Amino acid sequence: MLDSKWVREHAAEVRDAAVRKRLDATVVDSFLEKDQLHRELLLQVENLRAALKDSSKVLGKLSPEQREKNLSAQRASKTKLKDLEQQEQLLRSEVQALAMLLPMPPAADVPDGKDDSQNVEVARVGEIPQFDFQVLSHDDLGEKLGIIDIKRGVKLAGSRNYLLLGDAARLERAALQFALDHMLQRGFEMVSVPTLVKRECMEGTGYFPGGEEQAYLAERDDLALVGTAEVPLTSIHSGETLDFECLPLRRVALSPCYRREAGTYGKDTKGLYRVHQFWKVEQVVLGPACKDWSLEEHKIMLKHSSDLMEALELPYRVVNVCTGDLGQGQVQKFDIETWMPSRNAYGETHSASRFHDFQTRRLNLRYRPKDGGKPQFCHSLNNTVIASPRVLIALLENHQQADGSVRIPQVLWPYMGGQQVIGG
RNA sequence: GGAGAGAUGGCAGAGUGGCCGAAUGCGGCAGCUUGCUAAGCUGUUGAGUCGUUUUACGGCUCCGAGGGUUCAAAUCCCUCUCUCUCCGCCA
Repeated sequence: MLDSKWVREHAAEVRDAAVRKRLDATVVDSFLEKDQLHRELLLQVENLRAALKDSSKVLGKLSPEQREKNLSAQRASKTKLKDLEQQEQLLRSEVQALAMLLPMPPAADVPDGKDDSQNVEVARVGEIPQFDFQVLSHDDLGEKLGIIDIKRGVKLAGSRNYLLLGDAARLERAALQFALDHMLQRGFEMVSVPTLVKRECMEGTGYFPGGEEQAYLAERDDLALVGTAEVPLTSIHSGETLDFECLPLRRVALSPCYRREAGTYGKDTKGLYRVHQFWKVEQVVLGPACKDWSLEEHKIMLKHSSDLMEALELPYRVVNVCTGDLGQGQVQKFDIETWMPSRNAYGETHSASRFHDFQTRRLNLRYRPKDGGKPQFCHSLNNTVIASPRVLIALLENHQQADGSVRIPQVLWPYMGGQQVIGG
């Protein structure tokens, strides 16, 4: 959400943001129009209410006979006020609904573009492996080794479901635990979060309205299964005013993630790339309302994740996500894409986003500045640390060997009870 | 799931229809004091929003949330949420 006052003063900038992000730009003008009407009406309502309050106070001090005389006039204004109030309330909710759709302007160095094909590579790290044998995809490899069973996953839960067995299940657990330890070493606080959350959390983090189709809803209880731990992690302090001393708040959580993948019919149907349920370690940072701090923290968070990919000996690249591929609330986003031999391409494994106060304004999450003064909305950021099974694609495919076995990167050995190879 | 109690400012806690955005205490901040052991004294101290002549002033809203009664609600009524206590169930 944006500050309404700011939107009024920077209408052109917001319109431009909508155009660049390929979102509906007409909401900006609808918002401004309704907002103007609403403020005019609000002024009327408040003036009438003030007058009514004044005369009501006088009324209390009058003699009973005098009071009776004045009551009828009072009742008439009251009726008028109620009518105006009703209009004002309706208009207000319309303005609020429109405000929820306004786009956060992207940072200056976000490349313009229509979709992910126009993201701009900013770094490329690690050697793409050259194989002198027939390379297998992770699902073929997994089937041969008897550690991935997609057919039966589908039998149990429908398309885009899977089973990991034996060493694949262990490798997943090892990678997730390694990722958590990696972040603990970097000073993050580990949190265990709810993954079935209230609507406010989904709205507060920017997933609703608009993303309802992507979420599994527990409608009977009006709860939603989260698609990422970003949702609960960012929402923890909603409605609170934090002390300056506790910022920045750096937290990490491992959680299951659920995504309906509506509208992706026929896309990435093979293997474990796009599935309904997966595990993810997510980092979330809340800090002061300072653009420079935010920008710096964004880089650091990106480095935490790229360091992890290097430890796992995986080749990857970083892309500066273009405006058309940016979410409504994101100021800037860097994706890490990891090399996946079966795709003969880099595939997205991480997404690092910076929001300024877009989420925190929706969440009403503030802090009291160091020098006192009015509470300010925090800045929020998040990034993937690791997501599985997607990372298993890269691990299995990049580290496969001629004899059909897969080597396990050294950093994971301790998490695999010393095991160094799968199969073979 | 059943029964009961409760929800007021940073915290504690008073307030049962108009003089209440709200006593008092603690904490915070500012100043003074520094011969009675970091204490004493004085002052100050919520948020949101709208307007204007915009470092200021004024209006309106906010006493868990929503609705109702009334000229007037923290206060009366209804619904919901949450917390606590007891019982039941349970990994």
